[in-house]
Amino acid sequence: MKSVKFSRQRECIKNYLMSRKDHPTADMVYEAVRQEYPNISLGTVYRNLNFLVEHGDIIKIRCDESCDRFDANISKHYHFICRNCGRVIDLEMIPVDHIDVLAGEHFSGVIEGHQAFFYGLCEVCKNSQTEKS
Amino acid sequence: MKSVKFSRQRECIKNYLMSRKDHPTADMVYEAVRQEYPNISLGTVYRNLNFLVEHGDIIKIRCDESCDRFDANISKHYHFICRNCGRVIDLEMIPVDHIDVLAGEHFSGVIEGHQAFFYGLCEVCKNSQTEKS
DNA sequence: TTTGATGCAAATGTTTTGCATGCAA
DNA sequence: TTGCATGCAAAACATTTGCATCAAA
Repeated sequence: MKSVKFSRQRECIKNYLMSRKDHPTADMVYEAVRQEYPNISLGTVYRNLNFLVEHGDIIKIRCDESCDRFDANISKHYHFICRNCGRVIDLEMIPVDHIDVLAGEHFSGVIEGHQAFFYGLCEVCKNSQTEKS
Repeated sequence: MKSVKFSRQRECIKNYLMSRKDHPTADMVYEAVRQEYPNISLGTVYRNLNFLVEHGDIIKIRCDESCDRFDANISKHYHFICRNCGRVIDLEMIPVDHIDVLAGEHFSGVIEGHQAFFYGLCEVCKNSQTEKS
């Protein structure tokens, strides 16, 4: 059986993610943690991000981008992705679990849950587009 | 202005996707089309898949995998992904567009739509797990 | 003939991994 | 001292792209 050892780097990564609401990418985490641990490697960042995901401390978000994003807010919530600037924003929204029931009505397997994200224009992009027209 | 030329390869890729309901990956498309065009390259497959997506002939599905999947069913619909075997299945389900309204209630941007997928166990995996226990 | 599409290979971007060394317990 | 975690570099993947050639119009 294997135990888990404390690691300054992992702690730093976790703290950084908890301090942000903008769902950083692995590379953003790397750049940030490098301020404190200049010798940290990207491999270590990835290893720890995966570790934290597997232990339920953070979640991995896959939107429509080429790279993953990470979020220390592990409460059930939805995201909004701006189609203009790519920003990922947490939505204040009660989980719509009733759609799991709807999904299961004509389905012979078991629906255990869903993942969803919303898209459109964030407030900033909405306003800048209004100005232009 | 640039025009679009007919291409046997593109036609073959499109026809293959229309014949399947299992949402093939780029590599699966490559292997299939290679039966008819042994010299086709992966680059051409990707170029045509992107072309078809941009022209609205097919859609690109990003679930929780490392690679994208493609679907010639362009009608608005939801997918189910089996957490055991990874199968991607179309759900017979009326679009739940009212959740866009809910999402917009405490949000200052513009919600234009959503994407969602459901997960759980497909019928096959559900049954095989029952047998084991 | 013109120009978009192809095949090939090299390049890109993201993520993972092998291995010797470092550090927590 | 033990063995998990790290740093580094190489590898693994999925996808894209440059370029000479091919083929549709």
